[in-house]
Amino acid sequence: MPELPEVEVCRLGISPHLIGEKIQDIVVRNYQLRWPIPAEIIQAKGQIILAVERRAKYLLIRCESGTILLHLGMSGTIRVVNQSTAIAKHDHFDLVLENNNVLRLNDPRRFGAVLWLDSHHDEQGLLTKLGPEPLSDDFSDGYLFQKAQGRKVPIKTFIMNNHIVVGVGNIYANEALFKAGILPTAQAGNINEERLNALTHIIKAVLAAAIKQGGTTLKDFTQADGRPGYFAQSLQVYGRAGQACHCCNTTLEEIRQSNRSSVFCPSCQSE
DNA sequence: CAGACCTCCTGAACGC
DNA sequence: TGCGTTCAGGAGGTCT
Repeated sequence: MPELPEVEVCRLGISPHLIGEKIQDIVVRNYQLRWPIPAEIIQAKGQIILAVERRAKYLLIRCESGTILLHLGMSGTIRVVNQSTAIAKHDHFDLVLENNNVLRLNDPRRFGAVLWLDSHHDEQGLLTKLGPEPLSDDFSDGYLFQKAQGRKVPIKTFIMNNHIVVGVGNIYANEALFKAGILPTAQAGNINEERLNALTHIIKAVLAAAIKQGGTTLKDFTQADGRPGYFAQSLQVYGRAGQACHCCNTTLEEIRQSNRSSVFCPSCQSE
């Protein structure tokens, strides 16, 4: 389950292996991902990779005449391996480079995506409706409060909505709300500006810390699976339903919201 | 527009 | 041991 920090660490890890390299070949072993991989992906062949960017949880491999968009979905991983590395189960997609390296996508659940974006296959539909990056200055004091006015949705659903802010997955939503002392069920529009500003800063801090931790595993990125992020940090509530709150010892409770599990402390968190 | 719900998929965990 | 069942969840799509 790559969250935004994992995707950013992935970007940092693969970038130096890709930038400036020419794409020698494209290998698709299974077209059936979240969306079918478009035949137009072949247009990337022969192109130089100019940059590797990230928007929300999308990786954007910028080429001369278009962009390869990658999404890891729930279970995707990307590795830079030598061309002679054996194919494993669920290795659906390869970007073969002229330097003998291969960018290889493995995704058991196939919630991930590989798309080709150019002037004919635009990225407008997919990327322009997204809210601000959580670590950018566009996501700062006043923003959540302004957006929340009149909104009755639970705050947890609200911060997981990509139109509001991108990159906040279920795990970090649970953790951030715990740290902010806000119940996941609280109506977004009922929360005062001060508390929403605090939540904003907590979201930034939690994501930034995870990226920083993940960065320490970068040196082995082409070898090991470099699985950083939330595994490395101690989770306060996620996956701890029925156990004692680390803060006040109250038993943590679990409910379902929008078909996602929410875990919270009924004592530390309030409306 | 806002909000609820659905859908894709496989592996892990569990029950008998 | 080996089935069957349940669950997890990113995010676009569909409906009311």
